[in-house]
Amino acid sequence: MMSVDAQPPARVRNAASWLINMVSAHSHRLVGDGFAAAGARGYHYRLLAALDEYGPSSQATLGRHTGIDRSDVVAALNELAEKKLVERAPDPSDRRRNIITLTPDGARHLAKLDDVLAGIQDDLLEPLDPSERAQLTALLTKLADHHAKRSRL
Amino acid sequence: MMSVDAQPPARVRNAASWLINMVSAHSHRLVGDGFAAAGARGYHYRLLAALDEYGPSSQATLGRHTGIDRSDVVAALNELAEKKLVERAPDPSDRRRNIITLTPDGARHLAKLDDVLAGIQDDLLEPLDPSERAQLTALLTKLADHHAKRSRL
DNA sequence: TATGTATTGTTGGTGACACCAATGTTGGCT
DNA sequence: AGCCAACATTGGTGTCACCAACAATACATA
Repeated sequence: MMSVDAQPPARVRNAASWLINMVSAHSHRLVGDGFAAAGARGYHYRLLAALDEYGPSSQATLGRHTGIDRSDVVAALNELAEKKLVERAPDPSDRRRNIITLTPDGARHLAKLDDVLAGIQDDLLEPLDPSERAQLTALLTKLADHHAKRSRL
Repeated sequence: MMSVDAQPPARVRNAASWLINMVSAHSHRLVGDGFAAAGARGYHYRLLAALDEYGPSSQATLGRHTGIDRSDVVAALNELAEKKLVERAPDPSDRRRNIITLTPDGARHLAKLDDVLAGIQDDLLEPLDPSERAQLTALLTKLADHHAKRSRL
């Protein structure tokens, strides 16, 4: 039994799909653990980073920049505001909006999370030499750009 | 201060970490949608694939092969068994164990999911030419292998 | 033989991420 | 005015991942 059968068993993984999911899962775990150790989670980082990059924004704008649903933005900002990492103020020029501002504490926290992420990146890419890392980054950028364009339709 | 501040705004994404997460999220969404359309989810595919690759197994073994927690294996197998894609039988030689077997229907379903996955892969890798796809696969394989080895400690 | 340890299946609970529907308020347009 | 779009918020759903506890069974060894 199993004479020649031992050949097609590993067909299971459709290469890229499976690989991306494996690496993704690993990266996801590393990031989750790292952020948890820093008392944060992915949504927090994304929001803080968007605030740092684009400056004070409304919650809806933050949602668009981070790809986080409006409702989830509310919850995450509640948590960030409670820790004084972010400030919520009504927009005088449009009373529907809240203007969210990064506090100095928030900026410091973001810097810490950046460090965490850098460490994770090293861990994740450990088996790759610099040239390979550049290759991977280039390929992933291509995919990410393509996906971003498509999702903007 | 901060005059030259306009430079480091896009520093936000620590390249690979961020990119992998973006691509991973996109892939995750595609896979989730694709599986949902086929009336399945990730756990189902993983379990069916493991059964196909390793043959009839106990639930604990399935969990180890797929990286799914024992408790989640139970739930997913309940769903698969209800759809007759899998059979649960007590192991006579060890009354703690259940032996899970892939049914012909299950094998057919797995084949369908493999097709779904292949389609997703094409969609995901659309912007890459064959040589680039090979590169990406090679790099991801390196990462996945490295991770697999590490998690086996 | 008895006792302790490990494994197995199972139940139940938690958290993160992603998404959707409904609501009330406000802005803008015609 | 009236209508429609955008905003913040609440609450709910589903998937993935993980953990703790339990009873039953197997195994080792004292």
